[in-house]
Amino acid sequence: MQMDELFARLRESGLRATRQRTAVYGLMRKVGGHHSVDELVGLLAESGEALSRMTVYNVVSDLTGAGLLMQADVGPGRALYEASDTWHHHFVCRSCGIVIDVPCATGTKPCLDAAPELDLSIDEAQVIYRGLCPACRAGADPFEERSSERHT
Amino acid sequence: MQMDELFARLRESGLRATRQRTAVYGLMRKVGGHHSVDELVGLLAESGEALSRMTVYNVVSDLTGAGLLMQADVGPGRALYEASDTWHHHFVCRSCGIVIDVPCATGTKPCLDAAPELDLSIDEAQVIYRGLCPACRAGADPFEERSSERHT
DNA sequence: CCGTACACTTGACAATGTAAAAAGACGCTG
DNA sequence: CAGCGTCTTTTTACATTGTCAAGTGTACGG
Repeated sequence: MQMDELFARLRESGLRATRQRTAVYGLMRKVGGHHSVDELVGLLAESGEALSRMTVYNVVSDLTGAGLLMQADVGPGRALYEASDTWHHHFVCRSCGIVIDVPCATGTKPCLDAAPELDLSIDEAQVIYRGLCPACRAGADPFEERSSERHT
Repeated sequence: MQMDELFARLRESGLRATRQRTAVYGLMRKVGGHHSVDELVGLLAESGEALSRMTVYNVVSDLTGAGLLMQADVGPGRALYEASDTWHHHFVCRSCGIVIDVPCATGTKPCLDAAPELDLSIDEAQVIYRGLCPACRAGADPFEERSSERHT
């Protein structure tokens, strides 16, 4: 995606097109995948954009509010962001923590409805699947060290 | 639920029936609802059981693993626990943060299946609905600005 | 009743997210 | 293109949540 297009998308969403926002959004479109805020800070630093942690929190919050990014809560204290074109869900491996995209039947949000008698205005339904990924199931010996890695 | 029954349930799950575990589980059965670890520490202190925060983390983790409690991740850094008899989901209000139970169609887990081609061993599918609760919708500003109001 | 394995406590620590205020930059307007 | 208002970024400090490790205590099988 060209710089001009990044600018345009931000402006269309009512956001000022700042260097920091285009850097974050451009990086997300380029590398893909799920990333925590700290990972983004690191990736941006490597690419020559040294942004403060607070700024990245602000930017991903703004971009998520504008619909340019998706936020996925895959566990306590584990919020991941990704550039989203289609709505989907996430599988989290209980053993290694890897996050895998799971397609959503409808592709739009909200994709599920709750009981109508509750009278809730639902704009989003996010599904978190938990279990074992193929790799962990194959090598599923319980003596394997517990991994705290933050896979993407 | 009687003390004897609490003991029995713990033993059946392969857990030692300690004073702390019966206290936590008994309290959860008694008061119901969703509670964070810190809330539990406070409630237990009021009822005369001064347990350390670490202990409560351990206990709820053990009880969740044994299937006696449910864990609900309703946001970054917001893990709630509740005594569960039937599997269900949760609605979280974007404005006030209230958590409301949403019945699950099947009542057992996993209640949803992901794409079979991904070859995942899913044992649980947790749905988080987000939107506005009736109270916040009623008192909400009707002018619905699409702004990214970070302040105010 | 004893011993051992499991559980609890304590204190420090890591990770994640938030608050407030000052400095800086975007972009509208003339 | 320059000025200015407003939004954005930065900095610093802090709150909250969850974890690690070592030592003490206790449940429960023998």
